This record gives sequence, structure tokens and C-alpha cells, in this order.
Amino acid sequence: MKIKDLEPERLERAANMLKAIAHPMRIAILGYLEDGKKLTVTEIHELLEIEQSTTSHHLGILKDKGVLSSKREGKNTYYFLKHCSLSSIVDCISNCAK
Amino acid sequence: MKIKDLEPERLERAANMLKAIAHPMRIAILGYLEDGKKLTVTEIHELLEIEQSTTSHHLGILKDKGVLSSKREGKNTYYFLKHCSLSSIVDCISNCAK
DNA sequence: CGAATATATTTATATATTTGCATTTAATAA
DNA sequence: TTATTAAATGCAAATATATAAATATATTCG
Repeated sequence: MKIKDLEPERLERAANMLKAIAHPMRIAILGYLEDGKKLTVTEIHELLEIEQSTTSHHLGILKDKGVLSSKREGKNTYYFLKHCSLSSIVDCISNCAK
Repeated sequence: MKIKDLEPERLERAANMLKAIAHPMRIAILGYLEDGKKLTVTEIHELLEIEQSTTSHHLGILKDKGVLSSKREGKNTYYFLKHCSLSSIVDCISNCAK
């Protein structure tokens, strides 16, 4: 499948997913969600040492663009990778960014 | 190598590369540069049917962030992928964007 | 040299993103 | 019910990005 054969809507969706990932904090979030791990908003906000609302915003963006899914359990909401193959994007880019 | 072990500067560089890629026109450009192909600014600007200056800007961003390299030959400047593995990012994301 | 062609840069405007504070909603426990 | 904890949302200010028109620079040719 050649990239150049992508229909415009799919191109747009792919660009939006990449745009969602393309932020240092959000790459770091994906880093914590490798290997099918599931974390709550509070856990991520404490790991990254950023505001709770900022964390929630970032997670919302990642979920909205189809990068993450979430599952509520009681008071907590767990976030996790929607497609586990997405980890490989960050692996690849971090290799190229050496 | 775990993503979560990335140092902040590398995280920043990775985010900038992804941000450079995460744009429909620039994904389309990468599409034309698969398999080691080299194209000039004019060729890309005609293929995508966007302004010459806009094309040059996009190519400049991709080059500046380490996604593309360029080589001048006479009047023409050829652009091409710096790391051919970068095609796989777009392949992966376009799969997930189904 | 001057003309033509290819690319890059400058500039301005429009639009989008990031962040955190304050607030709100949701779930549970006392 | 009220209090507590977890998460989401509305808002505003600062910052960043996209686009295109106009201009500048570079290379080749006559």
C-alpha cells in the first residue's frame, strides 16, 4: 500500500493521529503505556509532574484522535494504547532522532 | 530501549520530527519520496498543486527537523528521505487510521 | 552582461495549540 | 446528605503554525 494512494480523508486522519502524538509530553505518555499498560490520569499526572487538567487535556487529544482508549473503573479512568503497534512509531522516531 | 528512558532533548527532537511529518501535505510529500526517490521543489509543487513558496516552506520544515535531506544539482534542488525507515511511520499510521 | 528558470526568504494575516486556573461533573465513602 | 477524591471542561493569555503574495537569491544560457 503506497502512501500516495491514500484518500484525502484517510490522509487527514493519519495526519491528525500523528499530530496528536507529536508533542513531548504526549510521546512521554505513550512511553508509559507500552506493552499494553493501563494508567489513570492521576498516575500520569504524577509521573510527568504536570497539572491534572493539562494531563487530562493531553489524554483527551490522544483519545479523540484515536491513539488511546479509556475505560472507567469507579472513580478512576484508565488510559491505554488503542493499537499496540503505535509504540513502534515512537521507537522508530526516537531512533531517527538520535 | 524504552521510550520512557528518553532524555528530554531527544524527546523534543522526536516530537519535532513527528510534528514536521504530521501535516497532510507533508505526509503526501513523503508519499512521493518512498523507495529512495528524489524530487525537485518544482516537481513536488506541481504534483501537489500548491504554491511554489508553500512547497518550499514545507520542504524546509521537513529538512530542518531532520526528516529530509537535499542536494543541489544545477538549478534544481532534489529532496529525499534522510532515514528510509521513516516511510514505515506513515505506513503504520495509515494502517491505524483505517 | 541580461534573460530565464528554480528555489528560498520575507512579511503579513489567519488560525490553531498549549497551558493552567477555576469550575464542574462523577463516583464513592462517612 | 455532605465530604472526599478523580477526572473533565470552560476560559483566557501566550505561543506557534500555515498560507500566500511579493521579493530576493542562485544558476544557467545566450
